[in-house]
Amino acid sequence: MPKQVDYESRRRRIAEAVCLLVDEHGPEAVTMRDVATRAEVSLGAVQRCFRTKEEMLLFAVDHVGERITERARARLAGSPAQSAASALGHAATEVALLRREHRAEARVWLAFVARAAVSEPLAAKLRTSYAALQDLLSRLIAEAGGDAALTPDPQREARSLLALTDGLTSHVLIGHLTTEEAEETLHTHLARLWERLHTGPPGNAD
Amino acid sequence: MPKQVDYESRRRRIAEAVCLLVDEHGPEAVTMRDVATRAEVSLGAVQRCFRTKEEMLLFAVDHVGERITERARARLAGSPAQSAASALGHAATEVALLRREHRAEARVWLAFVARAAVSEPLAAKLRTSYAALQDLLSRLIAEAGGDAALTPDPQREARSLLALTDGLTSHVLIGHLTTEEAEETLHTHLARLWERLHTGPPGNAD
DNA sequence: CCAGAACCGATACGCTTGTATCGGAATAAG
DNA sequence: CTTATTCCGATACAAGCGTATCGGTTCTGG
Repeated sequence: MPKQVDYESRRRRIAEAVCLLVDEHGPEAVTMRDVATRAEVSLGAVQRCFRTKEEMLLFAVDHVGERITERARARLAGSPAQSAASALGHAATEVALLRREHRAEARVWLAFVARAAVSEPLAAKLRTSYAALQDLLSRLIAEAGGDAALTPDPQREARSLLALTDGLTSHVLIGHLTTEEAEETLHTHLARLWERLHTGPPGNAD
Repeated sequence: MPKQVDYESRRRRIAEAVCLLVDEHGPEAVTMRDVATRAEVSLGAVQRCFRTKEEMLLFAVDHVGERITERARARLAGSPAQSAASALGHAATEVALLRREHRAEARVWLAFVARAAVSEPLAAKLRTSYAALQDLLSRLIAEAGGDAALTPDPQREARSLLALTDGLTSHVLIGHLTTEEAEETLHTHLARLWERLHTGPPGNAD
């Protein structure tokens, strides 16, 4: 038998290249040849990993989806003892992809979201990621609201929070908001949510 | 001299065709030939209206930008006597493009936003539209909060509201939320804003 | 009526794209 | 060492793209 290769790791490497290119020029400018060059493999190698371009893009999209969700989860596990409030704040900030080093990921995500509006297979992948994120936020909110069920529907709060972060992210990307404005808006929203979770008038901050 | 044509109206007609196609298959699938067919003109006619494809897309984007902003404004002017609260609600709902008949416009808008993340000229056009919308919302909020300056910074509230509507719109488009869920989330957000406007800002948390 | 200008649709062209194909290099088994 | 198999990179190919060009048509001004 011939030389053996690890297809799985190669797929991931190619997915990374796809993300770099999407970040730079948008998904419509991604060609198989450019991907091959960027991943430092031959065009043939890319073709052997993915039967078609669509397949490659689909793989790439849940590659980044997993990465984002995973990072948000890791952010929580990394500091377990902290208050639920700051945990929620950190998770939301992570999801919003506001930090400059995640700007690229944000662009990739937005590009795929837009494309998903006209591509059902892509939309399905994204729904999975969104469901995971919303679930994560929802659990955090429920946890933060004390063990009592007095909290105002964590699911709804999570929906609102997730939509806000997505909106803020895209507004930063096109330059309508600065990173600071977006962070401040997100922070304000969280503070009010926190306030609402603690029905008492005295605001005890974290 | 030869036959005269109204270039301006033709440009608009072509822009409409562009929107139809973007709605159906996304902007990367828009070709000059398809646009010509859809607009029921010849390819040559399209070329004579717009020197290049980029120019055509840019024209299309602020065509829809104007249409959305205009509709929001019209919604206000159309019912002037109503309370500021419902005016704000109507305007926000209009901006969110949640109604089914505006689904197409929403898809077009999202597609252009994504593209703007990697195209500065496009981003500039969109910033103009967003600035107009945010200004509109901001004025409405200020108005709704009574004449006093006790309202909690209309600009910030408008930012938050606009980001939320954008996020909700895209979540509906990819099927993560239903129209009803999005409407309810928006309504809740507005209700809380309204509440805050009347009780006065308790603890400004930021 | 007749020039001449402005517009029309069709066609041509060069280029890039996704995908298919193919001879050869590399490696494990005999 | 030979042989068979698996992977490699290069090249081939048809289709579709944006754009340029060009003769014909239609209308205005004299």
